[in-house]
Amino acid sequence: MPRKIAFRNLPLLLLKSRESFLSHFRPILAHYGITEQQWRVMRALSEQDALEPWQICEACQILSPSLAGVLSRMEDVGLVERRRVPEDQRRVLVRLTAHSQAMVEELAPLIEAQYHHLEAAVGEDLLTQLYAMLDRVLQYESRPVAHVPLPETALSIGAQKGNGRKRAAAVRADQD
Amino acid sequence: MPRKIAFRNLPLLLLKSRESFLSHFRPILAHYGITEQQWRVMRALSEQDALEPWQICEACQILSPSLAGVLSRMEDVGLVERRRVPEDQRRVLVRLTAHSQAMVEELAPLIEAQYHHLEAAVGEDLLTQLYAMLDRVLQYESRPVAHVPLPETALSIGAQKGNGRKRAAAVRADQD
DNA sequence: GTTTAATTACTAACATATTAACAAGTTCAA
DNA sequence: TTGAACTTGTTAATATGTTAGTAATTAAAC
Repeated sequence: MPRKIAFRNLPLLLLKSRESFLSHFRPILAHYGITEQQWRVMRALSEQDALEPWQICEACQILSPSLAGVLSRMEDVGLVERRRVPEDQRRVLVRLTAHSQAMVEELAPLIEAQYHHLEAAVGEDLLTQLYAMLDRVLQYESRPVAHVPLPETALSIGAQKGNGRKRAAAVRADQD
Repeated sequence: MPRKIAFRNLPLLLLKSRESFLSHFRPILAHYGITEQQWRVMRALSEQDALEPWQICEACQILSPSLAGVLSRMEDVGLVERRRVPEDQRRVLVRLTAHSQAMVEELAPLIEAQYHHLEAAVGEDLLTQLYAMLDRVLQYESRPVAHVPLPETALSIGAQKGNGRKRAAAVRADQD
């Protein structure tokens, strides 16, 4: 059983750290009825006037298919407007509406205040060092990383003998 | 327009860092036909023999409603088995199947090898310092953090004048 | 000992993540 | 110039994230 992997799960630790911070901001966004992804887009657009979808994808770490839905819903509730670029009909320009700009104006001070509360709780130096560390990590993103060779005969799922494929919605009682 | 927030988006930076690492492991998991969440669960169970759902939630940073689906699908393909605890019919015990145990045995060395490749690329010291930093962050999770007061008269979405609510699937051409 | 509260896992409804595939627009070379 | 290759955004299908609420079970209060 104790097949212990020599390295602690780094993506999981990053996820937990992220959630640890995000939990303090989520109530603010919920109060305004916007999701975390929508806020990421609003924040990016609030600093740039207009952006193309692929730029938002890069800035907000949202994949293109996800962003399509996010922008669609944001347009539905009047948070952004999309407009095709006349010179290149493939491209699109996204910008905030007047309403969402006002919303950012009201939200931004709350976000900043919450950051100050965080600083007070964990220490300003910790946040500073964390920012610096993440910058170092992201700086190395361009560096090539070798990838392990993947064996041909993988024990992939679906390579089993008795494949019942029954829907296991809830747990049955013990007696079977 | 330049409503610049005084703090860089920390959850976003953590998300990007996480993705930066995860992108090197995703191909391995995809080769075995398992998702990242499934691997998190498998890894946790591989070290504990059996766990209750709430323990998996905590260990893997997965919310209970998400885990219900994850476990259900994993049970469908024979990766885990669930069994009610006779003494307390509310509780459930989850454990790996023999097949998924063998899968972990085959996968674990690949994961470790990939971590070594990462070390070689970004430097062992960077990873060490990153682990230490994340530990510090997570250590502060128990500390109380003040929360900003939320104004009553929020500019929440839905508080607009003309609420067309039309479905904005794709971007219309420029002429309207 | 019965009513109430707390636990645990779950379903429902919606938003997002992920991979694959596609459609329209543009570029470029034969 | 036309047709293959590329670019950009999108839809489709499935898995997961998030919030709210529920059902079954157990513990606690009276």
